[in-house]
Amino acid sequence: MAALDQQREVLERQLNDTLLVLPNPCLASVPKGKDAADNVVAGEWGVKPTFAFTPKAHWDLGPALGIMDFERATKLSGSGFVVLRGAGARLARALVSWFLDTHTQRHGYTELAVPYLVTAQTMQGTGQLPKFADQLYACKDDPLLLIPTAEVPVTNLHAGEILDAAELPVKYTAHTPCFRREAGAAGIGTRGMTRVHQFDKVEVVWLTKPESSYTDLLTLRGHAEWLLQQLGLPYRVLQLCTGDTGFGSACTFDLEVWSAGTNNWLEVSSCSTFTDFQARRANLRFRAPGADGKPGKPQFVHTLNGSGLALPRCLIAILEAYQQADGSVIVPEVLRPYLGGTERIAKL
RNA sequence: GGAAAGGUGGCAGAGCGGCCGAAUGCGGCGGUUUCGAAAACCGCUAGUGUCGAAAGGCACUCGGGGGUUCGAAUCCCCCCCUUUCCGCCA
Repeated sequence: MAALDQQREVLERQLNDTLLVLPNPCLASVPKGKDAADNVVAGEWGVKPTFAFTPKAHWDLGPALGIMDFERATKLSGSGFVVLRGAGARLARALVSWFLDTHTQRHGYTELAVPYLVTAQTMQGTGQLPKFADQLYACKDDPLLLIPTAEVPVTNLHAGEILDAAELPVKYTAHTPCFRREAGAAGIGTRGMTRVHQFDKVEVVWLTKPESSYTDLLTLRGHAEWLLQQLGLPYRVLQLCTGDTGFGSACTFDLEVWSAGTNNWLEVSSCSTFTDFQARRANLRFRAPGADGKPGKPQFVHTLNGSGLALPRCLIAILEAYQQADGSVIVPEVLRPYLGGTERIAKL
């Protein structure tokens, strides 16, 4: 008997290990495709700015304005980091504040301030582990990992709990730094602050009912799009094909903002429904009343998340889109109240 | 994480074993010229440490650290950084 128990334990562990590396299947509506080339442009908003001069890339504009310092950041931490200074640092802070205020005041989210270090189990709850261990920063002497996105602590907040159906949807927003090893990042698309090991992001997360999760995803996406629209930044919506959809996602829309200095689209948000994939791992359930009025059986919630938005690429897009011939940058109107009324960033 | 090319004075850029602390161009500074300016022409112009009242001297520095050599910016090894291609992502 004991031997059988032991055998069962081993087999269960093997089964579990296998299940943990299985991806979430995509929704039927997701276009079939092999890789990013097969993604579908689902919409485009705004008009790309035109210039009477040759627009510069942010890695020229930022340092010239004295608001971005790549060289000293490298001195402090190696490649893949940036120091924001003066108006640059304040602009980043303004974006974070305005994003959070918009989500909480206009879109009904509850703001969270969460730990940046989490356990391996928490990482497993949202699917970062075991598959993406090599992308995470780990602590040497403690079993804690630095979060690669606020999605991890926020989605796991109610792990193991059974929520009341009446509470759903639970909508959270949080600002955190995100730490990513980006093993091997180099080349085009990585210059300047396009991709760094540490960046700030405001995330939005929903815990919702299965029957509404897809339309909720579209609502969530709309919240992220609203920010770009208010900033006056042209963007497009990409529906990822099956081959490009992430490990745990069942359906993902990317928002890509226009980089006027490099003539490129930059991903600033990725909005996904994980259906019950994360909920199963994190044991995240809700209970609805049964047909007979008695409490029903617990069911897994559906989890959604999206960036709203990632900071560095918003900064890039703002600097490049609003640059002037003299190298100064006009501040988008919605941010001015957060910058003490400043209308223009110029070299001091 | 893989592959390639690179890192030289404020900037650009040559030099690839001794003639190199380093051509040339731009910029900067001073001068000639001019009523003044521009242009042109002439001269000066790397950094740090240290000594000196100053003029100037000395030492170290061609991404960093080792090595080869009588001698290294130049050759070899390791590391860091930058750019580009692949991959992965916000």
